[in-house]
Amino acid sequence: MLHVAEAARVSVATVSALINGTATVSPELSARIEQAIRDIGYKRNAIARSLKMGTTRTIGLTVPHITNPFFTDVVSVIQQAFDRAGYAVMLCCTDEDLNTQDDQIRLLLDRMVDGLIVARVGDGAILKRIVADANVPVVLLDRLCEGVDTDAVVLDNQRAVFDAIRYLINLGHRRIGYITGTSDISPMHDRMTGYCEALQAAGLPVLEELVRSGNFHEIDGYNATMQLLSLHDRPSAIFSANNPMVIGTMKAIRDIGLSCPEDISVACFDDFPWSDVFQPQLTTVAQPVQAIGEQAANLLLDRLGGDRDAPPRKLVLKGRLMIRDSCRPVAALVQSANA
Amino acid sequence: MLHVAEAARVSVATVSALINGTATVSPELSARIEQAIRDIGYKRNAIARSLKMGTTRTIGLTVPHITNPFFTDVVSVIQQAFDRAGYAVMLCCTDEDLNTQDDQIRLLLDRMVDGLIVARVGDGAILKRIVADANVPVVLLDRLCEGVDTDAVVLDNQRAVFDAIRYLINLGHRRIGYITGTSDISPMHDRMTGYCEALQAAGLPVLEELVRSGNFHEIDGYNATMQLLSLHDRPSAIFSANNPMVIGTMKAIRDIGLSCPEDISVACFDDFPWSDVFQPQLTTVAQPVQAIGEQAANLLLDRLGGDRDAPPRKLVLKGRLMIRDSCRPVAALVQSANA
DNA sequence: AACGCTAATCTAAACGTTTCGATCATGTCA
DNA sequence: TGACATGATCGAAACGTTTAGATTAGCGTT
Repeated sequence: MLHVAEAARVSVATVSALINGTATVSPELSARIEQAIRDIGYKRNAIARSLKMGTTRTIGLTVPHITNPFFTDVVSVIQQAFDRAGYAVMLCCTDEDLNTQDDQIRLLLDRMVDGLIVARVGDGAILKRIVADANVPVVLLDRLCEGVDTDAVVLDNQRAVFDAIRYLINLGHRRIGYITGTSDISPMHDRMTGYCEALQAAGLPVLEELVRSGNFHEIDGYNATMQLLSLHDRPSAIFSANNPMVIGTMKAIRDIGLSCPEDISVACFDDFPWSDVFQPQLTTVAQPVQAIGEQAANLLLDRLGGDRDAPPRKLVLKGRLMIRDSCRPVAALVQSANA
Repeated sequence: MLHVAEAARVSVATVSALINGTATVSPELSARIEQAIRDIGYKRNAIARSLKMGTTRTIGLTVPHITNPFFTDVVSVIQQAFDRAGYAVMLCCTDEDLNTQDDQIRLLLDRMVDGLIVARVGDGAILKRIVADANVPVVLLDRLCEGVDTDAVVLDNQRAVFDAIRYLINLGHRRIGYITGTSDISPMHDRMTGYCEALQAAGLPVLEELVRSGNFHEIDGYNATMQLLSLHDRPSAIFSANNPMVIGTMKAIRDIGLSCPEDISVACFDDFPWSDVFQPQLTTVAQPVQAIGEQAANLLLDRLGGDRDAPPRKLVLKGRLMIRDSCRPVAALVQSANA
């Protein structure tokens, strides 16, 4: 900028005024300055600007796994939304690891991001403190955090799973295996509650042997399913509360020599792009990823736009049961078993 | 930092020296300073540091679509690699749009990223100039760019497709439909070449009617497949040079009342996590995503680590044909048609 | 006692912006 | 003609660091 100012024989203040339109500058000087900018190929240094302005027009986004199709989609939507608004987004993946997440959030805060969207992992105690200390707006994504009273957008997980399990019960299933992630995050807890309530509503017992938990990865789903399938009286249906784990479920079913939906019904949380082109077409509960991403972005952009002190808004969206053909009535199962 | 210095009754220079370990400071003052840091909860401002140091420990990463599983995986690997190295990554998705990409690269450069990893879109002319102007190291990912002589990691696309098409030919296929993306990017060009060479090597003609191109999206694959399937003498196999488009291919096959692999064989570029759990298990050419991501990250980290003037390195990795069961010998097709 | 050496500390300038208040010319009004 | 508002421009301080070079104190040599 100094060079531009010299070349145009004006002060840096005038150059700044012209670039930002913060003051009127005469046509004559404008022309000279613009010429100099072109000659020199000047680009404003956003870092210096950030230092002075106290704002970086950058936000931080942390998710557990970008390869989980739910997060892939949401990240994509959020990225687009902020791109449109002229913000850059720094992406971090925590791999469901608490310490990693803390480090990453600190890294983002050090870099003075203007805001944060976080799908928290693990216990939220530290997150709570970090959020309190840093005075940047935070929106919680997908997962709530006890004691952190801030904007959030989540799914009505309990209801979504309730509907899915009820659907299975209506098909005649009585022993429904349930595979969950670690229960220290709100969606897993709520989904579990939905499972229990659906069973209870139908007068069915919640059996400990039918519930298995893993750490969100495919291998965990595989192991959990293996355990369920080796039960003396194995379940006639399995619901996986997490998408990557359902891949493990399908592989376990295949490896043990069974097939879905002929021998066992399967449903899971989170839809994915391939769900309706391959067999079996999986019955899933789909989250409104587009809306979730957009709402999260809007919540943050609103805060960034000024209204810092408005009470936190918590958006709860509805899931949608996508009934396809990975679940069969139990009658059909019995029939095929007799055949 | 000023506050810390005051509280510890030392100069800011001493505080800086202690924090960065750039000079020895007496145990006594160290203790006072550390105490003050804790009391105040001081965090170094990375923006101010960047301004002074001329480095942000942040890199920019632009890809066409994060929802394309190839890029999802690669982005994930790259993000992890830089995270380990203490770098933040700013992610941009260009949606295969040339102007978007230019804008985003400028945005990243304005923010003084230390380096850039770009899977370019469209014609590389502007990219070329931008890269020349900005003197940050750039590594090209997946797609080369004519005239831009810089580090790169790409696949041997030609060979990979050659192998896949030869496989189809060996199965007896003579009319092989080919669906490509827009041909202005190197992988699409090279893959097309691989297709042509495989045909020629087998003494088969390259028929224009069997080649369709689209803009990388599912809908494009759908339309292209519809056209191929409505041909008077329809192809017995279809190869899709891009992953999202193959979903469209499968949907089109289903919608037209055919099934794969019974009526038509399908193979495509890029593997995905579900490829071996659902039916038909798709035959794909898998890219070594882990290696690609890591190599790209290493290339850039090496430059960042100092060696700015070493000659550009271009890494060419090999694809791997994952033979599953979406392709059948033509004999079988004839047989089932007669049955 | 004067000297030089080392280690610890500090002062102050820089990095590239933004912005407040000052300056200065110009035109308007009484 | 003097007072004064207006509009354009500028000087300089500030944002929070890093760092070169200055300063100081302590200590061993001669």
